Amino acid sequence: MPVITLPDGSKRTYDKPVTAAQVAADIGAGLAKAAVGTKVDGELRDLSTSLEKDCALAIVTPKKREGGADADALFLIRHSTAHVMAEAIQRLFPQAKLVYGPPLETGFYYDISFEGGKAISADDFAAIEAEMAKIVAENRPFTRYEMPAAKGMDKLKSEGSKFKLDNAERACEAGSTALSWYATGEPGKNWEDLCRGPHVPTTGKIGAFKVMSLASSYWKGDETLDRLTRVYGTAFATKDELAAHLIQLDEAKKRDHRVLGKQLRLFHIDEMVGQGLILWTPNGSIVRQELQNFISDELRKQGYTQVFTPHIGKLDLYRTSGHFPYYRESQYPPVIEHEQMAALAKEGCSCGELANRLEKGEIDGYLLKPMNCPHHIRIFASSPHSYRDMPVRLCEFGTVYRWEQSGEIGGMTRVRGFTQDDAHLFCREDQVADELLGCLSLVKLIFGTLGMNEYRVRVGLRDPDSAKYVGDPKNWDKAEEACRVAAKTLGVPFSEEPGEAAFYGPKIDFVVKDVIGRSWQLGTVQVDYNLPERFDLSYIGADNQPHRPVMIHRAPFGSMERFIGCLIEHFAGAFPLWLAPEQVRVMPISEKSADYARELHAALVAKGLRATLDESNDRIQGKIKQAADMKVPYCAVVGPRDAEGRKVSVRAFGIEANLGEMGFDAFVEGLAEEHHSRGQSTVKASFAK
RNA sequence: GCCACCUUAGCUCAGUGGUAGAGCGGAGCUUUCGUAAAGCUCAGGUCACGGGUUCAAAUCCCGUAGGUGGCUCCA
Repeated sequence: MPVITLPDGSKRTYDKPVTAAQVAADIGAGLAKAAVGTKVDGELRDLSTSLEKDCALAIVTPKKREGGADADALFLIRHSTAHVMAEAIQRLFPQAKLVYGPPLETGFYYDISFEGGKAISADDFAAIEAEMAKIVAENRPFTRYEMPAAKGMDKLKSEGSKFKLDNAERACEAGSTALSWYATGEPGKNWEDLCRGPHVPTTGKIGAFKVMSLASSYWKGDETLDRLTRVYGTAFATKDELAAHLIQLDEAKKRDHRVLGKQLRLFHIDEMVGQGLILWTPNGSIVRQELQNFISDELRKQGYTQVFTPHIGKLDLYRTSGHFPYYRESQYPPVIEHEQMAALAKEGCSCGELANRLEKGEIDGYLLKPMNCPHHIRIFASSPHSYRDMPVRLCEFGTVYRWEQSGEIGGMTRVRGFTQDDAHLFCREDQVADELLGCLSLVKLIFGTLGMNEYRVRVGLRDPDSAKYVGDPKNWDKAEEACRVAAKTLGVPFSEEPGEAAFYGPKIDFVVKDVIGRSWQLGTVQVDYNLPERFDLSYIGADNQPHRPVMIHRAPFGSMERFIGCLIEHFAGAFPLWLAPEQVRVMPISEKSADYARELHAALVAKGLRATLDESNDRIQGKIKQAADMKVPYCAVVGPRDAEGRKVSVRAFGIEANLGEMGFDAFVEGLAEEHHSRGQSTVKASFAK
């Protein structure tokens, strides 16, 4: 006698087990038709699920709610489309072996092994989609059937796919006592796949789909195992939603920092200079300098002191810190002095031998610095410190170099040379909590000022099974607890992630997504009990005895390169006035107003504004279009009318019409104020009143 | 590093074995104009680089570099 409780609280009682589909039909024919799945006591299930006991039931339909289509419905549709795509691919490429095909946030993929045979290419997408369309048109049911684990394993063994067998083994290890398959149609007759489900009831429920792209992957993510072809696709309940999604992807591409970086001439990456090495062009340099000024103002307020250190340091420094040789693969190889090089060449020393002797410490050399901390530590150690002087806060825009794998490098977000807005705080144990708070508030200030509210906070802890960390586990425990406590004070949700710590200590990271959905770590705050010990740092306490300081590493932007890459995308290239490389373009209507335009331009420049003057003989429409293409925040249009009344016609980027007229001095003062207040007041807003 | 795809003018892109194309941008001239491109003319290319096949290669094949999407990595 199952009693079914619906989301509105109403109850339905049945005298025998009933399927969710039947319940939907009892509620209404429309609902039954729209249904793609069900949620039983909060768990997503097939619509054909038999309900034998009392439960809370919700029927899942792809109906649009606020915030877009129902996530559960999309999950079911995409998971099911992955099956349809797999079936289509196996029809066209019988040698294809299926591995794993999950739904994703924006679609799905299926990993497929072609085992040495020719893998598919993008040219095959049309044929695959045509096959998929046939399967969808046939409107075949997704039919689930189960087998006890042992029997299911025998079936898989006889079918000979090590991938599916492995999936099943893992399911059993995780506690499954039965294995399930889904046939698109009739089991034994139609195509089927080992799968835990759930799925939409029939292939016809897949409204719109597209095969998107190809990539490669490794089986179980292990590069020593089989290389697989990963086929990405997406699916929606309707063609309109798919079309909207594709348009959105297209829009996202336009705000990609690599595209905008070229268009707005913000940075340049040059083949001749090297992969992953950013050349800051004049425009991008302005953005960077403004951000550096902004953070420097805050650092002065918070009691930091500025230092400068060189780009290289002796290997011994990094042996002491632990960077060398343990992270050798992620560094540029060491630099060796002339005389030593000559002596080694004379001896006929091989490269392998050289590497070996560098590692053993028999030969010294220099390393391009992978981090700033060792240099800052030596500055701290260069003078005695009293407990009264603590904390010592050393900051530097320090450029570091890391050997990233070539396939990983791209744009400004993953590079080989980058500048951290770095600082190292040397403090007493009792100061750690306050200092952490200060660091976190700095990161929040930056994100807040720039309006970047879409970030997540990650507390990176050590992976207990890994040997890559330095230091005493007791120190680690203390540091991890300090991070947890600090993160709680942030007032935003955070996740604890083992294995994400730095090698010397745990950290609190601020992570944002780029326009194509990839996550990047920006701001970071790290607690470190280990490096002070490795460098034997001390300060003199109130007891006149030496004590070990605690270090905090922090970089609120992370790196200038990555941060500005993300910032370009955040603003879609349309920077607020204070960051904009070109802040205002003065444009005379015709040559007749050229003198007045020059006077305005000169007045703006005299106020320290980045103003330009468009004296070309283009028409005003053309001048405005060109300024808009470069996303210049303000256009100051001046014609005879304005000259006569000593006024300026103001136009702001992103607003269709001109804002109106403003007095010459009021405009100049207003822009200066907008600039110096970093957007707290705006000329644009003064027109709204 | 691995797999797939891509590389044509400063930029965006056409060009499937037979003399290298367009739009924007640049230069010059005309126009002197009131809010998202006025008109005309001109310059600009070792088709990424290096080999090969062919009577003939931007186009087909091999290699290298760089880029893109993933994977792996990411102190």
